[in-house]
Amino acid sequence: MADPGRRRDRPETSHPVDRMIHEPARYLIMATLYVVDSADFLFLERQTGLTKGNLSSHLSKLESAGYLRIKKEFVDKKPHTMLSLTKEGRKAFEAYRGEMKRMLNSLPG
Amino acid sequence: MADPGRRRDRPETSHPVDRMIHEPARYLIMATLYVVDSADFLFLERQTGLTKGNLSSHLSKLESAGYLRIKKEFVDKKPHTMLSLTKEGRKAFEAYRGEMKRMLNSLPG
DNA sequence: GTAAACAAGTTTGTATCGCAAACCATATTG
DNA sequence: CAATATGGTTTGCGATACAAACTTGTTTAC
Repeated sequence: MADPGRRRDRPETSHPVDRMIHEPARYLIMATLYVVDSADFLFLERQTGLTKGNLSSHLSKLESAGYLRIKKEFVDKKPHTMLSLTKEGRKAFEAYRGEMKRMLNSLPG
Repeated sequence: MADPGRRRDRPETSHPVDRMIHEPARYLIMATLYVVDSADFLFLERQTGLTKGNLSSHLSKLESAGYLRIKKEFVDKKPHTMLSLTKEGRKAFEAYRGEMKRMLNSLPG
């Protein structure tokens, strides 16, 4: 319960790194889409090595973040899912890479 | 319930990135200790901007991973905690930075 | 024609994580 | 002695990442 007399730690100073992209599986997805511009689910599955389940849920997250577009259609009576980065997604990806490079280079070695 | 007839996804191919270091708070801690060689708790608190609570738990994790040594002593009748990377921790940190740089540079831009 | 297998994903279960808040032990100060 | 400070550790909990299970429809075997 609240004890007004006690000192608190200050809240954590928010870290600049974009966690959405920092997650390696999602970085892989975004990096792939960044270069190919658009790809389907199965291509991404092979390229990233992710399982269908995890790929699916990461894609949904990237979509909620506004970083990617999911387009579902039927091809040969089978579901077919096409993915591509949004403009915002491309920008975020570039920003992430820039920050990471700065960070990694801000140390001798 | 096991259903032997059903196809399973293959297990996720393990990702090369060291999650222990990938976590930004821990990267910060390790980067600091990498350059100063040894520091106390309060110095790290100021340098990293982490709260005592989170700093404490990240330090414990780094210790369990074998990446850092925690030396507790009393100075002026007060607890004093000295931290430093182990040889293994330094190597892991260097390896992480190398892999990250490769990854970030393996894309045009 | 119907049972079994396949295809392309989605949903669920769960252990772990990262963070903030609460707590603790000792020391000092009013 | 009660309150406050110091230097941390522990607890509570919502969010996460992954694997396993499920779903919806299609094709193949018999």
